[in-house]
Amino acid sequence: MSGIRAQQKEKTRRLIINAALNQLSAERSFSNLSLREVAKESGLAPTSFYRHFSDMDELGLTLVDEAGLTLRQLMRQARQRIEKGGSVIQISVLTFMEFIENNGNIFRLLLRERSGTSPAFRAAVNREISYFTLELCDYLQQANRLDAEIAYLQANAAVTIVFSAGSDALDADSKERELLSERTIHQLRFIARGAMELANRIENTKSEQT
Amino acid sequence: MSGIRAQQKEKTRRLIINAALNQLSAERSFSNLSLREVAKESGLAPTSFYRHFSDMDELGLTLVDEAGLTLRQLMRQARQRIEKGGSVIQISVLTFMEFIENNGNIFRLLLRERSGTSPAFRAAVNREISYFTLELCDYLQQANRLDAEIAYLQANAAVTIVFSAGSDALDADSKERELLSERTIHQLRFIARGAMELANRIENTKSEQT
DNA sequence: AATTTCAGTGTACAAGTGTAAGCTATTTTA
DNA sequence: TAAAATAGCTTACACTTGTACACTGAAATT
Repeated sequence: MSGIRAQQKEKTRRLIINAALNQLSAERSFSNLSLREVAKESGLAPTSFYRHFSDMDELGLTLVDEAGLTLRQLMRQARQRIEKGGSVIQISVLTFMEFIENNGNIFRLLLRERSGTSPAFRAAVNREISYFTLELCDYLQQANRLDAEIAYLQANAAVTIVFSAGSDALDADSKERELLSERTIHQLRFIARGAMELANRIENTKSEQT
Repeated sequence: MSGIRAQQKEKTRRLIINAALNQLSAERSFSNLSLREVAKESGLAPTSFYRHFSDMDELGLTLVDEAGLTLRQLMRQARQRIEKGGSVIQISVLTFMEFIENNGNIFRLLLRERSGTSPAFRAAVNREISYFTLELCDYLQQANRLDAEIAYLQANAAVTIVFSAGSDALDADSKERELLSERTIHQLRFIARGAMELANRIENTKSEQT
């Protein structure tokens, strides 16, 4: 049971996935990619596509998973850098901007499908982003000893701001990206500062009550 | 020169625009709308479309302008409500959520085309959003006597947060929307508070120097 | 009143789409 | 070793798409 067949199958499956990823660009979204084009780019006959995915939708969801994986790698990378010291916010933004530069098309996929026409796609992307948010939430809760709800609100706002900046970065040149990064860092500081302030106020209210 | 002809032409132009708007939905984006479908919905022969728009792109850009108009109406409405007293943040979020409920498809258009495949569309949407942001920026600068850069950062962050909440609201039921609104209000308070704090700090640094 | 302009029509075509059906060669199973 | 399973192929079909072309009748211009 060496599985020489299953092995080959997995190989061409990857071929299809990579073909699709390669066709994605600023001018080309997944939804205006046709089954035939993907098959051709993979060096396959159109109908062979069905041996691996029942649908373009199924391929698309696979790509979103793939993108989520890349996103989690990004987080790991950021965490490693942070452990070596430095401003958490600055390093996070820097790392994210690097990610955009290297994985623009994957990020575009997430951005586009998040507001796309398929409920399944939207749900899949939101799931990936919520993993991202919850990890940050845990970190904030632990590092800053924040109330759970406040930590969530901060994490959610921060992710929103960073993703939006990432979206803007896609159409920006390196000069503009620099400015964008600076501004994003400032905005994240607003949020962090505001969250701390309001968390303390609640704390004080509580102790006054006792 | 009564223009009975020009009048009729304008009429069917509106017919086309409305037909397109009517076909937009959660499951149907502008980009997967065909010229023929729009023509059919307008009660026109496919080729008659060209008498009014050279392209589906041209129609699309018109729709984005239309959406921008609606957005500015929204701002006016919010301003009126605010003048009658109440929390600025709360009223703004409330008004925006109402907008989403009544103009979901127009908002979807903006969301989708902002990350779409056409540079012209992306630019058009960003232009509309930047009007929105700059108006808020002016308001903040005047009402809170903030530094111009800080006011811009706050306005930009606020708009990002609100749009993102709007995007989530599109897939939410009324119960979830309530929660979403509350959270958004909190997040906007974080940002406002943080912006004030950091603005003051800069102010203090300046007076220490003198 | 004669001429020009033009919004809207119908027909036609080439190109692209998803996918059904059946075949082949090779691996896997019995 | 014989039989079954299956990844990939070719052919075929019914649709949809954008748009070129020629035409018509009514409005606008002269």
